[in-house]
Amino acid sequence: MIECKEGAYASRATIARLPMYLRYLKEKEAAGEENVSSTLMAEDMRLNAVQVRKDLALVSSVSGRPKLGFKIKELIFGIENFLGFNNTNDALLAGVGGLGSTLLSYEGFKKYGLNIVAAFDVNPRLIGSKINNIPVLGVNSMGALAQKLNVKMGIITVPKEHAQEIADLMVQSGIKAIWNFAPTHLSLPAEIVLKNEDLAASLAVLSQHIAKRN
Amino acid sequence: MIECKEGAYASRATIARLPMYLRYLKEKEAAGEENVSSTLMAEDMRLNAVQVRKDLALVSSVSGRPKLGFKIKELIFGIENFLGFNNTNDALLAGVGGLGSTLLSYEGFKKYGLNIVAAFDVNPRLIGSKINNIPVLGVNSMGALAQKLNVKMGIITVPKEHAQEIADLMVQSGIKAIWNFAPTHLSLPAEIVLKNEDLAASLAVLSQHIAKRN
DNA sequence: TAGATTGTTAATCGATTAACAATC
DNA sequence: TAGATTGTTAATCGATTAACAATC
Repeated sequence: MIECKEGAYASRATIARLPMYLRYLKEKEAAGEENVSSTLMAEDMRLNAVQVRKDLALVSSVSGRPKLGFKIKELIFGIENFLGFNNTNDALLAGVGGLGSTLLSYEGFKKYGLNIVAAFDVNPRLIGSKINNIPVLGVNSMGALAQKLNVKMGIITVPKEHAQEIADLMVQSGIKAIWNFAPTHLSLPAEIVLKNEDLAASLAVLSQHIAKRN
Repeated sequence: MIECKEGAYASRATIARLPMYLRYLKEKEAAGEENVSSTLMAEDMRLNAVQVRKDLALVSSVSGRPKLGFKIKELIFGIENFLGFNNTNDALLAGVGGLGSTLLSYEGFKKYGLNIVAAFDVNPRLIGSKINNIPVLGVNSMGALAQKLNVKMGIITVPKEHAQEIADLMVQSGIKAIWNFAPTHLSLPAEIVLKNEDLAASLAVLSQHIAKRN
């Protein structure tokens, strides 16, 4: 499924860096540049040049040329293709509060291949409305909709008190991967992929850095 | 500054896990439990038990007892103390749009030691108002305020087109650590700590997981 | 050609995990 | 005591970086 060079495979760390490369390359492209060297990319993004080259080698069949570097357009095509940003990923979102509606309104996701097909909430005032053209439905219709549309990804933005029950409901509905924005621990079957968007963890790393400096 | 056992130091990975432990332990405490074993913690959080024990050993001077495990209250105290959640970190935020105002309204941050003292925007309608009791000011007053209050952390939630100029302004204002929510690459002096809250990267990792399954 | 850059191999670094004696 | 659990040492795993020949 994933196009990758014979034998080799892209590590989690590499995959996480690819969107950064993509953004960087698109900026360069917009600025009218045609080629870029791994050396320059590394310098601008504070990475190691060999790491950049290794990542690029895994992802695209494009090879760079000594002295010139890589063709920006080819790299962009290769990375987008690898990440599957062409075939968008359908997802549903539960919890249309502050963060939830911000995510629903965020157009940027489409660029990264995420397509939120429906949102769910318990508030009767919200149910039946649309945000950014995405319908808000009652949670009890989640199962039917997820199965009908064969959605595999769920985004949780409900208050943390309800995160576990929503997660359970998602699993029952056939969701295979959960992106959890609620600041709480979720217990899930081992086969479900869970990604915690943990602001507390990021903050902890950042404040430790500052503390160490002083 | 950072209390840590002689010689040893907590790695970035460990620090990022600590808030998760903290949440887990507080849930246990709220449920009336007094002790918890590293084995159970690991099982519930899908981690390795040895890893949990190593992390806890680095962070707190509490030692567990065979057969009983660790005292939950002592662990909570130890972790909070280590992370410095007692002495809150002041921060300023730039960009009072959807995400920005969501973050300003998010009470949860205080628990994790983050204290947003002021927000900045260019929209005259917002300037002078307050969100969650935090004043919204014009960007041109950032420098004076940051220096007066000696703020060291900045949060960027402006549209990506303006992220670089706001980052530059923050650096000029004496900010030492930047938490960037704008989906763009920032060029900063090497001594500035930068943490990108990169939703695209998280999404990429998640969708690769799903793609691989199929 | 001379010099910059690529791509690969080997070394290093850091974090996780396995094994196990010590402890309550 | 027997059994569960801790804490440490050593092995493994994975990712990053250094070194360098090949290439344009």
